[in-house]
Amino acid sequence: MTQERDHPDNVDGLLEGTLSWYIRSLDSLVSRDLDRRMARLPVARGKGKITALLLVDDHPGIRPSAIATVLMRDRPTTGRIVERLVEAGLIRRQVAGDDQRAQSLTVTEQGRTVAAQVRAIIREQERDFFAHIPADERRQFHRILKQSYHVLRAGLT
Amino acid sequence: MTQERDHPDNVDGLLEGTLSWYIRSLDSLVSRDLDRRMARLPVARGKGKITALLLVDDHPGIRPSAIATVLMRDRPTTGRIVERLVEAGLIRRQVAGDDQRAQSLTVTEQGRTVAAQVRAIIREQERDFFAHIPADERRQFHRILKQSYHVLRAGLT
DNA sequence: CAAAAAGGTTGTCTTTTGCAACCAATGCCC
DNA sequence: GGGCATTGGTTGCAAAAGACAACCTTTTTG
Repeated sequence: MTQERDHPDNVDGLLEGTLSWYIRSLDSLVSRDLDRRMARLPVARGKGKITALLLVDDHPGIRPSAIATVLMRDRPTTGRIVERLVEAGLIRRQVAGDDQRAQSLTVTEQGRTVAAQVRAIIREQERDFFAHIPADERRQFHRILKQSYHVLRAGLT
Repeated sequence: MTQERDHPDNVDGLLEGTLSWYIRSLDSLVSRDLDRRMARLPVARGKGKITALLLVDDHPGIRPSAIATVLMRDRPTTGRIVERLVEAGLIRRQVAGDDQRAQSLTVTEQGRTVAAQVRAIIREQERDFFAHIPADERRQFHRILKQSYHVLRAGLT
């Protein structure tokens, strides 16, 4: 049987059908779509920027190093993300009151507005993307994802 | 309650607790771990390389453009991945018999060996990483991932 | 009080990826 | 059959992300 001529639709079961492969592919699909949806916003082209903005919005006074931990990026990288958010006028950077070397990040008015838009888009995407999954399965899917994340994160040490 | 001072452990439920966020983070964790495990192999540092090698191994005679489709990368990018695999002596690149402009890729002996090792590592990772999920849940998790992948891929058009 | 550690910044380098342009072969269609 | 669009691959930028090392400042520790 010579089924190799066109591209393999039947990737499943062969070997790429591993959890890690699907996770990777799904991430790619989700990220591209999100980029497209965010195109008009001043946080476009930013995997890190989006998360950082939302984190600052949710945790006023958060420090860059904390963001770095969540993003799993090093400090220089995170610092540059913060830098761009400040330049874009979305967040404010002040010296932390209790620690002169640290910074306290807060959203600006515009930042709050954009954050709200970002959230809306994310929820919209979530609705569109996973509409095909029944509610109860989606809940379980979410639960397993969350749990895996925490278990694996913890395992890093 | 002012739980903002140190870094947010309780990311869940706040806002990053979206499917897309967990998928992204999980991908990051899985990829890093895989890189670490593959470090000794000649396909290290390659998200694309690994998949490409396995595809060639599974589909002897496959063409680069078919690999590009699976990888969701453009042809130049894929071409370079193939190039590196050829340089590494893992795959062979010949002119396709039925189409003079196309290429027919096959694994070398070494390629077959490495592919087997890669598969072993992937299965090992899968075992380690998702050991905390009960078998039946894991099966469902897998199913939903697979289904989502196909639905979203199809939606690209 | 000295040394170590923590928070950020700057500089640099590598890797990855995409886009545009190009060549060669194939297919279409009149 | 001959011209024209298409397909498969390659090459050449160019941009972006990310990592690592080195550095300065402040805080903590012993």
